[in-house]
Amino acid sequence: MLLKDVAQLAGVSEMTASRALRGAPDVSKSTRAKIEEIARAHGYVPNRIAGSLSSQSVNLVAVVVPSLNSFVFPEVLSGISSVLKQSPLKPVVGISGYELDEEEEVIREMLSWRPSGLIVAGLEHNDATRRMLAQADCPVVEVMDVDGTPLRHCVGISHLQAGRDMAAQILSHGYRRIGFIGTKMPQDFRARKRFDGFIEALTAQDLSLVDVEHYSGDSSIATGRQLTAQMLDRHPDLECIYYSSDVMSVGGYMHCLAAGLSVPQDVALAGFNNLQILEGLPLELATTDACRREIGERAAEILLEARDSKSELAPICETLSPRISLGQSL
Amino acid sequence: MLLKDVAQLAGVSEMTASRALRGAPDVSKSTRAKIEEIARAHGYVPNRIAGSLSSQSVNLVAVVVPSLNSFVFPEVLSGISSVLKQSPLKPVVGISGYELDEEEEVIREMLSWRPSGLIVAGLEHNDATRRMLAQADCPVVEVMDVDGTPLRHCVGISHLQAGRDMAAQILSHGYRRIGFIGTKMPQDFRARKRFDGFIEALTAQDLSLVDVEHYSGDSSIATGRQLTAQMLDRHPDLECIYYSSDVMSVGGYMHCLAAGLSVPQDVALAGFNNLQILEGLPLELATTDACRREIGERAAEILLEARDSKSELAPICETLSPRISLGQSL
DNA sequence: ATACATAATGTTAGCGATAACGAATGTTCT
DNA sequence: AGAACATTCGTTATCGCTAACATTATGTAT
Repeated sequence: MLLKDVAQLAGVSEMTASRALRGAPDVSKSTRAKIEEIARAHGYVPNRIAGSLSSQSVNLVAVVVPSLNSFVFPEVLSGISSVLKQSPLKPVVGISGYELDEEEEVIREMLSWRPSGLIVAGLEHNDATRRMLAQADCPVVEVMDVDGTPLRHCVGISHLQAGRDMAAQILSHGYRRIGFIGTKMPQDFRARKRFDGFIEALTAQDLSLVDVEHYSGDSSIATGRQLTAQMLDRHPDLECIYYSSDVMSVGGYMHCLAAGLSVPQDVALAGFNNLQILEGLPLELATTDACRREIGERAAEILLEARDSKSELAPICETLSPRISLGQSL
Repeated sequence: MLLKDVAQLAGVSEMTASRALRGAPDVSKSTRAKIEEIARAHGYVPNRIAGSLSSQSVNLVAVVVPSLNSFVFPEVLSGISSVLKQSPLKPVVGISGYELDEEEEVIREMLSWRPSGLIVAGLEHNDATRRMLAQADCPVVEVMDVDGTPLRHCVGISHLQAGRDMAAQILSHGYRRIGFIGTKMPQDFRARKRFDGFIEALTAQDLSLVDVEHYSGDSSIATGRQLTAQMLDRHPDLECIYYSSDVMSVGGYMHCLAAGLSVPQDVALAGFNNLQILEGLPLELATTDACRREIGERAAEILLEARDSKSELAPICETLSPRISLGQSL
């Protein structure tokens, strides 16, 4: 069923039908009602491909994130959605799988649909991607991270600083024999920055990590538990472990529960992200809130501002302040 | 930058440039190379809106799920993606928020982009949605659930049977004083079916639930813990609790850990879905594997079959067999 | 060299909607 | 009444690309 058919059935021109169905002005109450009724009765679904080509506007916002399994991006998305809900824009998600070339492909695919805006996680992209984003005729917001050079708009936290801050907390609690468990670095730039900041703060105190473990693949409680067991096996006198994710620190805590170790007496634990799975555990684990929802909200707000302002929006770079929760595990 | 510009720079017609960039045949090696080079150098991104309108084909598959927070749908998605990867089709996700009217709106939006296929979670839809899906000019696969009347294609498990089966397991272990904790029913039809099946099996043994708790909103470990605490407070002699989700049963287990209750001696626990968060816990919790990944894979395969077969594909309804893991919590 | 298949390119006409403008009504005011 | 205006609807011309067909090079057999 085409617009033409609806128009014919209603005895009006295509243009009038189009106006009526889009809620555009210049249509009388009665004809509008008739057209809507006919469209509804026949289950007419407008062809947005034709509509968008004609109007040169697409009410979609591309959101490119590395993964949906990691528990972290759904909340960013939810922030984005909640803000976009006050506009006709709708988010569309693409998954880059923590790989820059995959990211390039996904972004190219999304841009080929000429979205009204694009939100992408991270500041690191390959050259082709950077060029595409610079040339894109829609506002682009890089999110999650501010340690680097944004293309234009940017909302996030400093992961470098987050690493430093957690190190400071750990050191101030007197821990000295410290281990780190995190993802393989080429995969996750933000985890690397936290790692770097963490190391930096230790080095400033003439300390270094007693043990480091880098895993590849998705983070999981099981992996966290297993790697923690191995690390404590290698270094029974370890005092504290810093994880690149809460999922992993929960795994570490599960190992402690299973092995009868008490936290933080036998070993202290700290994670990152302040994921929902931390709530409800017998012990509150130390973590850093990554402001995920707020990041999503601000990014969406920037897109809306860019949409409203007729002139090009001046670059906005917003650095949010992550909050550390000490919990009871330090 | 338009296709026209690329063609001009390459000194060929638009058509030749189009063919070259799409990898279509009938272009000489040399001109193809030149065109590709020019497009790359200038960062040309094809306008798929125009392309799709012209070719009357969109290489997208709409996937409509209730939520991404619930830990359950990312795995379905991942199954879908892995199968679609061998084709030019790409999944696009829409969130219905466990609400039928929201679902209608999301599906209408997705269909307005004329996707090559649509995968939707659940068999329950409002009338308008049902009509749209029936009229859609693309194959539609309803997933997760087979208890009901599919519109055409369908892949899932019987949640009714899953409820019955878990009840049988629980009863066979000798538990008689049983409680249930699950989502508010209007929200989640599949949870209701498991509940109904569970009750049915109990009734067949002249048993009834000692206590029931229905919560609204997202499932979480914290909610599971809290409701478990309340229920055990009301009924200290409860022997077993069946949860509508593993997230909740983990919460229940966390309460037991915190309260010093031993599982299953003091109270037995069983959940549903076989979520990843079950792995790595000190105790393996009983659950039913919902075949999420497999469901996604099969749904995508059906779409590919429909794509390949020139004639309309005969209705396929695939019932997968969920596997119960007893773990150590029963 | 002529005829004929094959490869490589160009031309024309849409795809289904909407922007922009124009025309036909009805209303209000002087 | 007639100008001035608002309301409602229609006509025309794209939007950027591709299907289908037309056309021109290139080679091959006779």
